[in-house]
Amino acid sequence: MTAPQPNYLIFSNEGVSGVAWKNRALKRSVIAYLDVSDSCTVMDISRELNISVPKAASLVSELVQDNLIRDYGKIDSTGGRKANVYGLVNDACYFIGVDVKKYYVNIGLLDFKKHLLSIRENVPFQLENTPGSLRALTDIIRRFISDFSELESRILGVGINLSGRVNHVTGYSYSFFHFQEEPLSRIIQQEIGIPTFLENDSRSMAYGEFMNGVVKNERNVLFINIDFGLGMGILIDGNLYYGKSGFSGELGHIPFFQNEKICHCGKRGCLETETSGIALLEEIKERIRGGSSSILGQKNRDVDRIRLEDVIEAARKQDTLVIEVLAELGDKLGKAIAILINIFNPELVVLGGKVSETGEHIRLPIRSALNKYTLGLVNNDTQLKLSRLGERAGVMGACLIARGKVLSAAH
Amino acid sequence: MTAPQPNYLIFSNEGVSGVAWKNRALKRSVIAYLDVSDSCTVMDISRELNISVPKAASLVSELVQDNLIRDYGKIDSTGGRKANVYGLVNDACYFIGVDVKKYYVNIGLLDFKKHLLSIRENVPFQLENTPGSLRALTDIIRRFISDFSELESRILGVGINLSGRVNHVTGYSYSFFHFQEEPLSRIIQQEIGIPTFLENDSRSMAYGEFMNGVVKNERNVLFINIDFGLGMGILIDGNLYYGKSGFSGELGHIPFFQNEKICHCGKRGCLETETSGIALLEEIKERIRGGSSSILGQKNRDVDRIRLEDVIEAARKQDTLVIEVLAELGDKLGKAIAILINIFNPELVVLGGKVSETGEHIRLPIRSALNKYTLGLVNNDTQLKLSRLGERAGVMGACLIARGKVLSAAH
DNA sequence: GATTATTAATAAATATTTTTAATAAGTTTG
DNA sequence: CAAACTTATTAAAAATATTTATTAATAATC
Repeated sequence: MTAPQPNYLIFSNEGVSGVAWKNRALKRSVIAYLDVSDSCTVMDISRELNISVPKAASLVSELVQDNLIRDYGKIDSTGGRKANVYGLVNDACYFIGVDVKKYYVNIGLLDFKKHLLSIRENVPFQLENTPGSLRALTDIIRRFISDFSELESRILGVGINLSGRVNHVTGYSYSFFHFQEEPLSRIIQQEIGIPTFLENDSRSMAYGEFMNGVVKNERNVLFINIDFGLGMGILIDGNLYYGKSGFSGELGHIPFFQNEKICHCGKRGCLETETSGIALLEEIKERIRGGSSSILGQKNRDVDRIRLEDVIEAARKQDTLVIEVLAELGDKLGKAIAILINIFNPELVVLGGKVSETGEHIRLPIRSALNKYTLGLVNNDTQLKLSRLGERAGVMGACLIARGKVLSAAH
Repeated sequence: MTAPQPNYLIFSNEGVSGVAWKNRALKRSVIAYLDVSDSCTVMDISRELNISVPKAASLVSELVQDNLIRDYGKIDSTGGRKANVYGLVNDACYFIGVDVKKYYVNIGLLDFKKHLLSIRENVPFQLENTPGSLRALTDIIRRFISDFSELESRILGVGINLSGRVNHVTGYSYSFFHFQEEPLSRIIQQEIGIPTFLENDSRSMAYGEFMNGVVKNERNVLFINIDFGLGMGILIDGNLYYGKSGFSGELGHIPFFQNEKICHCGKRGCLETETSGIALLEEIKERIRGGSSSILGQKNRDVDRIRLEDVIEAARKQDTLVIEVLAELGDKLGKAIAILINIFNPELVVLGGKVSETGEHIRLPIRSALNKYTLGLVNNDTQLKLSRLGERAGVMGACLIARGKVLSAAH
């Protein structure tokens, strides 16, 4: 006997109205509630959704029938008859997340209970603005899906992270693969046959870290993505903030310095020109050429071939030059984050992206800059933490964004 | 025969559950819908709230009985039988807004349909951190209420704006009147006998401008309050953004300059030290002392006694010195707003506060700074407008915040 | 260890809501 | 200008949800 197939209809409102519509909405609310509370009783649902106990019981029994939730036994007593607790069925459905980087792709599979079941990292790929590159990407995704053919019918969504400007509602990407009328998300969806959602990489990482990372109960969170460039994801009251066209969080290109460095965006004095992975790498190279001693200078005779990964590695090995440059970078970035804290009064700022893998070497200079540049009352509200998911935040976020869109029936 | 008294019970959830609770929630939804759509038919409500037509009809008829909404006749034909349209009853209830400034108070009365029925401006008052000052404030409010004694039972809320740090949830003010254990809002509420809500002045003005001012359909809006100090109100998806403790929008104290001016907050280089009413006034005085010619220098022999109002007035009279200083101020402030635009990607930035009364003299320099410092794609999304309500934004916002809190039953 | 108190789940009765159908009041068209 | 078509409102029937009462299960108490 095979397991019953879950009833995915509740994740759509098509062709229903009246009582059927309400029931679907209620069922989605139950699942949304289980999403944050992990497990609950019939009475919890009745209280939370303001419906009667019999109604809650009937919803629960239908959801069990639908194979979306399951009876997980009795709850620890509360002083009377023990209640049955219900939770999501982990293999009810799956979601795929694709984190597209410049030279490789990370891709993973998430189950209904938000566990990352499988992840494939560093799949070779060249991100270029060409149809060929796009085809290579869809091939990678298709190949990954084909490894889980027995689950394929239960993969309900694919989330894809792209750097640059992305409009998650329309599905357009403006920085990459923008060579057709149709939105990119629809093109890819046609290729792979699964509903597809696009997201900006920093926002996606922020969401991953929020839903399944270092964030606990904080609802207003800034995620600073210090990678090759500098990006930011903003969580407001637990939701990603997009702005008018989905271009929010362009931290890298705020006018911040009086310097003469021309940013690749065309402007001058962008924050990114001095506080990003590229800026870090260039500064290190510059100083090594200028004669500063570093384990990087010794190993690699050809300074030009030092990569950002090498710099991160050197920081881990306590290389004095890298630590020194990171301290300077951290002070500048800290001043920028001080601005953000004054504006957002967030509960938490998370440092993510490649450069954040240097850990306390980057966190501490930022922390002390915050003390220097923000008001006590506001600063005391704000924690500064390192990403917990690290490189995996992207895949996790992409999966979770797809999951969130499908489950909220908002597409 | 007197008009029936409205049924205010729907604005509270006390002591109700089950079907009564749901009905109150639905009725509040109907009113919330009428709040934005101004008028609607039974069918509109049925569609909007996903309830059946008979149910919508029964809610409407009860709300009419409650004297909260009224039948406003037939709608223009849509090709069949004409529908009855319903709208709010303007005199169903009232709200008071109090805008507390340093040397005076503005106070006004708003009706259910968001019309400012009465406003009393420039009521003399000294904002000091003393019990006496607080008593003077409650006296002003009480006196204002007593002028509307016939409406008193229908005044459902009082909103009060204070500058500085205010927590709207707890009702604590940290910058003023912070000399007792109890939250300030409760103290005042006990004095005047009407539910009272506290808000930060810039946020309140932002809300006023959003609900009843220059904002049309934009949902992500920044309101820049250029007064003596520099504040900001943030609207995200149509809601005020507060941050963790309600300290968001501290634009005045972001670290922005390399200058040596010590801000009253104790830090150095705050944006406010060069781009606020006080900074403007000081700069003008400085230049007049240095020999710059201006109608201000001619009229007032005693440079020290020039007030900000005089400077604004001079700008209106096309005084070259003031216009020049405003242009410089606008360039700096524009650079700061460019940062905000990169971060928020808002649909609209509204300039308010005293200095904004100089109109295009301040708007244009900011506009051109935005073109200089932001990316085209992001900048094109954002409109820059002058406040429509001007000085009245504060009172309007305070009224509307009280109204919003009461109507949403969230207190 | 039986009794009492407490909480959960279920069943029956009641109330409410939705559906479906019918009627009313318009517009458009031949 | 009447017939056909729309749309709104009301009425009656059917479906659904809530209330209330009952039963079940467990913990605390005596």
